[in-house]
Amino acid sequence: MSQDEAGVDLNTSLGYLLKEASVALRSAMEEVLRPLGMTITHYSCLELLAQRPGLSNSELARGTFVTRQSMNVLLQSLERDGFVTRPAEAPVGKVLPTQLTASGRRSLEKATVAVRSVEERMLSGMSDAERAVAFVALSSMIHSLKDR
Amino acid sequence: MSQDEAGVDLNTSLGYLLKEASVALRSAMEEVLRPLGMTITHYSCLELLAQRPGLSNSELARGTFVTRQSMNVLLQSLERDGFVTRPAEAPVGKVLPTQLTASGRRSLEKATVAVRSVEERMLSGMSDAERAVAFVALSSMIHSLKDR
DNA sequence: TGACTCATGTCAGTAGTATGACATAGATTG
DNA sequence: CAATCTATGTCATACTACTGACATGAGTCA
Repeated sequence: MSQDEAGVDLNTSLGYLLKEASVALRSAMEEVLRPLGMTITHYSCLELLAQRPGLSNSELARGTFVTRQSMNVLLQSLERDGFVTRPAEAPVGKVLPTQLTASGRRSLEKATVAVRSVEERMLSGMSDAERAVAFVALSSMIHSLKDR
Repeated sequence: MSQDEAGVDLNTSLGYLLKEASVALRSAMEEVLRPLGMTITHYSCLELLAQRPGLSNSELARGTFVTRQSMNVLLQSLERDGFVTRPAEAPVGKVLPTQLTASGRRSLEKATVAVRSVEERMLSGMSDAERAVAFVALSSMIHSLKDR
């Protein structure tokens, strides 16, 4: 198979494997979200708002791993399409708290089912113990990388 | 900390963690490659060519997780800048085997040092055993996701 | 209080990558 | 052998997210 043909460095590189895994996950998610007319960031934004209503543009950006400029563009389209609402002017400062509309919540429900099935497929074949160590390992990598 | 504040669903989602880790790795790599005038795909392409000379456009695309169209654009610029060479016409079929030039090899050397330091930082704080289980876990996720 | 720093929302421009489409070479199959 | 399928290289186009930049509000501190 291709794994035997590939150079050893590639196979021993956790960075390469991490990239491969994230690409595989992204592809799988795009595949199930595309029929619903959603991108991953689009879905992530709605999901985040469902769990933590009232989040601001910048907070949503951080939670979905995009810049606040990108999230701003997305929020404008979501607002135009009636999935979220923001007050015309900020209650305090410049921060505009965002809320899901009923339409946004309905749209999210379908997407959540689709995404959950992808995640379940990803984790199939892993025991609870294996999932736990994967969690710890990923957390460690994240912490080491972000720590400056 | 933010981990305590965040919703439980987020923290228990390995998919979310996987995305966070890959974003952290990508940012860290972009940070060290930018001063060298390289993107991640740019570096990955050179690295792959160093390990497996003569790879075609499509093979490089698969190895770096982009489409063959994107890789084609990149290869044209790499060829224009003298980092790689391709024969004017295909020895067999339509496949054009690509080779690193001396200039490309020199350029790659600096990048390799920078990227290796990032990977080492990512793995700092993980034992060999932890790295091994992370390897197995990621491999399992990849296999499950790609398996259709 | 006034100067400074930081975070936010937003606009404009750019870069990287993807999708769609086409022609062509090799492999497969009847 | 002819027809079909698969893979490749490439062009044109579109989209997603980024960087740069600006004005403004809030906290900090001398």
